[in-house]
Amino acid sequence: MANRIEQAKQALDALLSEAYARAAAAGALPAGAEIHGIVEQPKDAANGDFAANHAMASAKALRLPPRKIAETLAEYLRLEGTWFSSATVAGPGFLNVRLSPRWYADVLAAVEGEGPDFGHTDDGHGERVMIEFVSANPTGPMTIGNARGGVLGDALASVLDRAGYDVWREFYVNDAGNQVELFGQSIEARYLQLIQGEDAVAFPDNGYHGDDIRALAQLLYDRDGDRWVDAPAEERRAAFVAFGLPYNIARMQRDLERYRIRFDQWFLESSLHESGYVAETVQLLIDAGLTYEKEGALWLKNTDLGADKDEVLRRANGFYTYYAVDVAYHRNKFIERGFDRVIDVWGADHHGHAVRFAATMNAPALGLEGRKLDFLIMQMVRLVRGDEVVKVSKRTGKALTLADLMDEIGVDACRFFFNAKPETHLEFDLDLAVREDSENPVYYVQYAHARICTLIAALAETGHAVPAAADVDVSVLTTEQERALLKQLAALPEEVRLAARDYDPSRINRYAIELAGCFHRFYSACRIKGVEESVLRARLKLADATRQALQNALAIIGVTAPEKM
RNA sequence: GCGCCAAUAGCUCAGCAGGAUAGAGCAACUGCCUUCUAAGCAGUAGGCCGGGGGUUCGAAUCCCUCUUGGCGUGCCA
Repeated sequence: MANRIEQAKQALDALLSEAYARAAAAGALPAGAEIHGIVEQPKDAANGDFAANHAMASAKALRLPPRKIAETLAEYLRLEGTWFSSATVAGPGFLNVRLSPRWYADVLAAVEGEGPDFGHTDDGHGERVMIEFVSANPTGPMTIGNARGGVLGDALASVLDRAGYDVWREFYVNDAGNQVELFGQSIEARYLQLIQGEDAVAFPDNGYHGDDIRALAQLLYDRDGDRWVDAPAEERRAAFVAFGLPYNIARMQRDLERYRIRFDQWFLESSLHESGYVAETVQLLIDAGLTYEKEGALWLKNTDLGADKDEVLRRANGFYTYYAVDVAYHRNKFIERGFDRVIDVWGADHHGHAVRFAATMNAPALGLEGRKLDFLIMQMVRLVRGDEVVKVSKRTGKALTLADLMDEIGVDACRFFFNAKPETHLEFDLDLAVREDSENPVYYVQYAHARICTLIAALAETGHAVPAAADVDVSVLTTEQERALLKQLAALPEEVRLAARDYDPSRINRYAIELAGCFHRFYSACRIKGVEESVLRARLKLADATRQALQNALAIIGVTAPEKM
């Protein structure tokens, strides 16, 4: 663990407490109080590397003007041998502190020592977390919404993994229930239409209109001819589902593999039905007196649990609703498989469900006290083509698929683009996407990486290998570009920590862009080849550390780090 | 009606467990390739941070309210 930013903040906080203690002992400040405040990194480097607001935050308790407190603290602060070189009082009472070469040297040593693991923290303490994401219905191809949910879930999983959690990626396959029934009916209709003509066979009202359904029907016809025409409808549909579902699931697995997402488990909804787990779970709710019958259906008194409405658990036709199955599924995650925490990545069109579902999961009858169920609700992707809004619906079949997208703009750009802040609406412009080459920030980041790789190769040819951190004198790195790059390098573990805390993996995108920017500026301002030997070595080491950090950041978000462009 | 999310430069978005003059990319304009990759760098221009109240030494950030947009409020999932 080498979160040098966090460590520096804590170290400074402690040094300030010591300074206060000394000042109070000397009678320079009122004794008996606690000094507190926040250490942060100022936007403007002119205000120091770190700034502490302790003097302002403690002004009330000490009954003294902030500036007076700050000046006294600065006077009693002892920085010899620390990560800091100087402290000055500024503005309303900030203490602006500068980092010493020792800190910068520690950063390079940390990157070197941890290599591909640099960025890792142990905040998670090995807590077992399941992230369930994508979970697209196997009734059709994956959409652009799945493209977003996919990177978000996968990148979040990587972030949590790096933050020290024990992470499990899961895809929930809805291979049972109403939608599957409808799926069978849709294929059936297309199949019969192939043989008897489009007009001779009615298409189900809520059926899936996509071309993929026609394709499935065609495959079945190619395989079996018209032998299903006179078969009993139920048997026919069962056969079609038995063919279509595995076909679609295999396709999703291929697409997601290509999207660089690999799940630890593809959990089948049907397994919960077959094992009787759904019935068993519903029985728990019945036994707890949380249900009632109405018009032949079994209802859950969810309002008693704090929700705004009740839910149907079992329909009048005897089938369990998705709601009942979801309760069973989540009970399974916690009870049967023992996860400490579960995170569901859901689209905003499910947020109402999330709120009500959370209420249900709190029912003592389920025995889930102390277990943590979180939802990462991502807002919708708004698809536009220039000024025109493109409506997407699986039902009408006019969807741009994940596969189309990967064909058009590539996996790297796709993953980078869709890893945006979860809670904001994402506007995706198809016109832009097509010509999204040099404009895309992903290339800016990758270019920095490639630049470093060729630079290192070029220097190796002149006999300059990357030196060990111990053999580098960082005190020669004095330009603002070099300092800024070193500080940005050091921030990766802190970014991982925050991304994990906030469930916001897009922080890593922004980190990578910023790091690449720092490098490009450093590269323009500082030559490496042909300068004085100690400077050359220090800069080469800095470039190599940057390469490692870029590679690590890109790995977290699942984007490649090319050595040449 | 009720609930969740959002509103920041012409466009797409950062910044939000309060901090110093509000940032980036794209688009526009000006410069920089005989020296390590110009998919880059430096610079100019562009803003009542949706409106109004409140909390405080201090608010884009927290609270209330209004407006606008997205989504939800199924015996669909």
